[in-house]
Amino acid sequence: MSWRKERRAERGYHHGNLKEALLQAALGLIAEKGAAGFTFADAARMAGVSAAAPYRHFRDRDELLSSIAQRGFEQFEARLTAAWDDGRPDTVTAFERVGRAYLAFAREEPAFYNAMFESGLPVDANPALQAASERAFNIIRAAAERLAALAPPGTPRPPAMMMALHIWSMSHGVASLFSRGDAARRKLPMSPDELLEAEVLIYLRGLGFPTDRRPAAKSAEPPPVPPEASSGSGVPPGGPWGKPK
Amino acid sequence: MSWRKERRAERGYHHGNLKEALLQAALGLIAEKGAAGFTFADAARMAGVSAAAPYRHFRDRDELLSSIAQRGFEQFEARLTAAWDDGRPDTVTAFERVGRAYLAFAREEPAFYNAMFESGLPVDANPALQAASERAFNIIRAAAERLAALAPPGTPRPPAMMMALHIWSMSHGVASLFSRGDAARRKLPMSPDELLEAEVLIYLRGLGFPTDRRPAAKSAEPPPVPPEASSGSGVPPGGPWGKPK
DNA sequence: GGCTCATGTAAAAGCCGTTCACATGAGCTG
DNA sequence: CAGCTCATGTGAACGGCTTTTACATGAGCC
Repeated sequence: MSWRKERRAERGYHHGNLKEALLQAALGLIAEKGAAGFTFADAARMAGVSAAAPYRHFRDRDELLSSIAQRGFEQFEARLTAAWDDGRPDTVTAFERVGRAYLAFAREEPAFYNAMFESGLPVDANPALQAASERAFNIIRAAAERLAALAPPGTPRPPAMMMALHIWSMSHGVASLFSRGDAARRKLPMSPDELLEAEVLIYLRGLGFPTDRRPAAKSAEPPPVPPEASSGSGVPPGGPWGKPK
Repeated sequence: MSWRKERRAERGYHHGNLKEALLQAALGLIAEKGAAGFTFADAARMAGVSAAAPYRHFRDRDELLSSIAQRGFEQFEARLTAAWDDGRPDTVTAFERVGRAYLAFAREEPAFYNAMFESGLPVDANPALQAASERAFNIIRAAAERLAALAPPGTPRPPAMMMALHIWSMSHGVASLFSRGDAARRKLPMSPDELLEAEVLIYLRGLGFPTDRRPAAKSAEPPPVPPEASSGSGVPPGGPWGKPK
């Protein structure tokens, strides 16, 4: 390992770490100008190499984009996994934390999110990419599975896969429409996080899950799910949408 | 009006209808290759003019894209309006029809949808575009308003704006993730339409709206909303997700 | 020390967006 | 109908991007 040339102000003929440098440069460029505006040549320039050099590491511009998306899905999976925390302290709380993690990722990693969901690259054309995407979705799926198992007795048990797809679509919808770029400037009555939280809570209630602790004004809904379902999930009094002033 | 030259096989120096021809050409190209892949030069070629000609009608490529998005929002609004049909025959049925119209538009007008939601053009930078987008959203908003007014007594009335945003995010999420391009090839347990319908129904139920006619197994939920809320909205027996086999 | 191969470069071809000076001819004006 | 004018289209040119090709460099290995 002789590449302490990184420390040298001027690098020699060989870069020594070009692949990684290109990925980082691209990440920055995408965050700035979007996947559409990002150019291969710019990334090369930023890394201080000629325009042809990147082709030693990526077949073409799309493969660089795919690599970033791939990395993005991996980080995404990691963050969802951490948020889920295997359902602690209780399933509903953890479930909502996953939703917030989705939004947080979209907000905090705009470049990854862009490459993953907005770059228009064909995810299913790349098996590795598709697998990474699937692994991320499986976190939501697993969480939904656990949640479905807690469905109140007496009601038909919702299919976990469907729940997972529903939650995914809500998260993705809110993130795409309200939590990114220009769309974020739309004047909303509440933050994207609050919006999604309320949406998920209402949805879960629609499935029969008790989602708050206020004595419900309408019907007898015993809390039959033993240590669960009565969580610190922070539902404000007045329902999932604050006070109806 | 002297432009019956359209009938002439060869047009003369002047096209006579270039602006419209360019819009149509672009629409076709975007449907084929996405807004990112669409090129100004290609549209010109397809219209049979030089590469510089389009600049007599659009400031640049982005303005052409904006024009298409604008037209898209107008058609979108028209379709949502028709689907809503002023809440006939009943609010819930009409509401769900709006959701399906959202998906149908995404499916049947991929070029418009792409320009509107996936091209990455700054909607709020163009006042006309933003206004058109707002008008489309206002259909959903109006529908939510009507729906909110029907909230069962005894429950806190949900803010209509929030409901509208929720429905929008669900529709957009399902359309983006499952109803377009490659993502549509994901293996789903149900069609995007069914997925969205179930999602909306569960959500509405979470708000306290009675969404089907089966004698509920759990609580006394009188149908207090006079001629409404018990609609032909086609909820299959077994809840919004078919039979839990 | 010398070989070799991964890694980088320069140059070139082909495309695109955009601009500019110039051409054309449709419609008005008299 | 003659002639003018201005919207609309053309061709050439500039710079930038992607990608390929032939060639240069030097790091690691014998």
